[in-house]
Amino acid sequence: MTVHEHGRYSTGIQDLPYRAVPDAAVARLAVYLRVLTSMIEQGVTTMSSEVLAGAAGVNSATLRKDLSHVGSYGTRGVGYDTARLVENIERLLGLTRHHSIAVVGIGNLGHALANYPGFPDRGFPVTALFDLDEDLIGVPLGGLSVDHVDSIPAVCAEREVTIGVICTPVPAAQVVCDLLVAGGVQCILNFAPMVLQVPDDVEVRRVDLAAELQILSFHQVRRCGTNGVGQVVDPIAVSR
Amino acid sequence: MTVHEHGRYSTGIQDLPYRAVPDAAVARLAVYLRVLTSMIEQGVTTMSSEVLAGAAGVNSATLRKDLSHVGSYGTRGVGYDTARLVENIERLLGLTRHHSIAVVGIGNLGHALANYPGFPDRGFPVTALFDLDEDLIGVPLGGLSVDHVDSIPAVCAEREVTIGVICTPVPAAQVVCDLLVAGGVQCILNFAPMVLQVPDDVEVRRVDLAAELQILSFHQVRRCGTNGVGQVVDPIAVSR
DNA sequence: GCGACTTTGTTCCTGCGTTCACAAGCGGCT
DNA sequence: AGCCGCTTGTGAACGCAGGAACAAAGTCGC
Repeated sequence: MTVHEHGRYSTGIQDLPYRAVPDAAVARLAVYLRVLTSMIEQGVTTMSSEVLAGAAGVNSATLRKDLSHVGSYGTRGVGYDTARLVENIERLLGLTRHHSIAVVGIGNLGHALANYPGFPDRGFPVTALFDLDEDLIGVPLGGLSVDHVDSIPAVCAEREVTIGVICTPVPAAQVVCDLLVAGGVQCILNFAPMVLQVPDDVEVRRVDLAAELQILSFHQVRRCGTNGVGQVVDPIAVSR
Repeated sequence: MTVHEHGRYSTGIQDLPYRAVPDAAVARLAVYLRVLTSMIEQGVTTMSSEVLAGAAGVNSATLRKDLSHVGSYGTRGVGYDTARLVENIERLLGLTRHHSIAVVGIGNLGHALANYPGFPDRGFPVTALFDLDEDLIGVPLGGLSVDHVDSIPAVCAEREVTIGVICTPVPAAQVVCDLLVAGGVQCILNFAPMVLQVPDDVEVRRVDLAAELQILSFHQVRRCGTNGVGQVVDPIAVSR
């Protein structure tokens, strides 16, 4: 592999040597991984960038560029060895280790996520559950029992939880977040519709389900040219 | 991760004024809306771009530019009138109408989403539920009863469903998607970890929960400089 | 073994989105 | 009434991501 030219991020004292892989590419790599494992199950051992790109819904040039960040694991004239590619994408994404997950807030959504097979299947075993509700404490759920949120720091540290999933209502989310951070958790997936304040060394990804719908709503209105009550939108009239 | 699978802007008669609002801005507007309504509940009537940007976790210049797409509803030297801003963002996003939702696949996740209060609270009432399982058909759930997937086209058309939420396993997702499209649904929120094939006039947003974790995992590895088993990550990637 | 074909990996370029910076505008204060 | 300070809205620059095109490289057929 030729040396990439993306090194130069002298953003201060501690040059961050990482940063070579764009965030958007990382997100797509997770998709490729999914498609590839699915293909391997069907016995596919080799794929061209064109085919894989089609299955993943991206441009083939984009795909090749993304994969170039992983390394040169393709064979010209043939394509990519699916098994080897999966292996190397997993290594880049840090999936060689199983990251254990804690789910906080065992309501409808938390319950569903605690049982979501896609997590353990992808190497993310759920190893801790927390809630505030006394009635839930101790209740067994998928081989685990629910602990009180107060024990988050201790339990997370003990079980080496690396990812916390917050499914609490908004008012509790920041408190829970602080507890997770106290327990050494540096990755948080936040389903509560609010922006969490965290230290610089903690990363939060927010999944805002209602916002997703609002975005869909916007595009729908755009497509139809109506505001949904049969009335044509006049953008100029609207803005004054 | 939310993947925007198609940004098609069909060549309509009135495509001149549209396309002004970037996709990324629309996504952020939904966040601003959330912060604003929360602030209004606390009695805040006026906010500066600086404060609002801080609460939403974005740059203030970005925020002002986003809001400029909505219209000029700020007062220089003062800030934005929160109520008026909410009103106008909602209008831009097409939220003046309540879009009704159908949830397909009443497993753990589908069950949780069917009961998710954030949907109706934000003007997205759930008006139809579907599953394949005979044991679930007719079961009442939050004021609705579960219908068979075969009836998707008829029921969606009748109840004017505008958004379909797919929570089925992967093998069923494409079939369900086709049924939704047949029922006139043009917006789909897909929780099944696969890429759906749809006509150009249908928009799909994908929420891939496991991919979110993989992205977190990647950044975690980057931060620590180890792959989680105490071993330094590939020095080539590190050195550039 | 050699040529032609296929596909990768990379380079260049274009376009978009974000950020900076500043002029215009509005309210408050004297 | 006029000035001052604060905040918006926007024009310009910058940086990054995505797409087209191409050269290198490896395979398959003959």
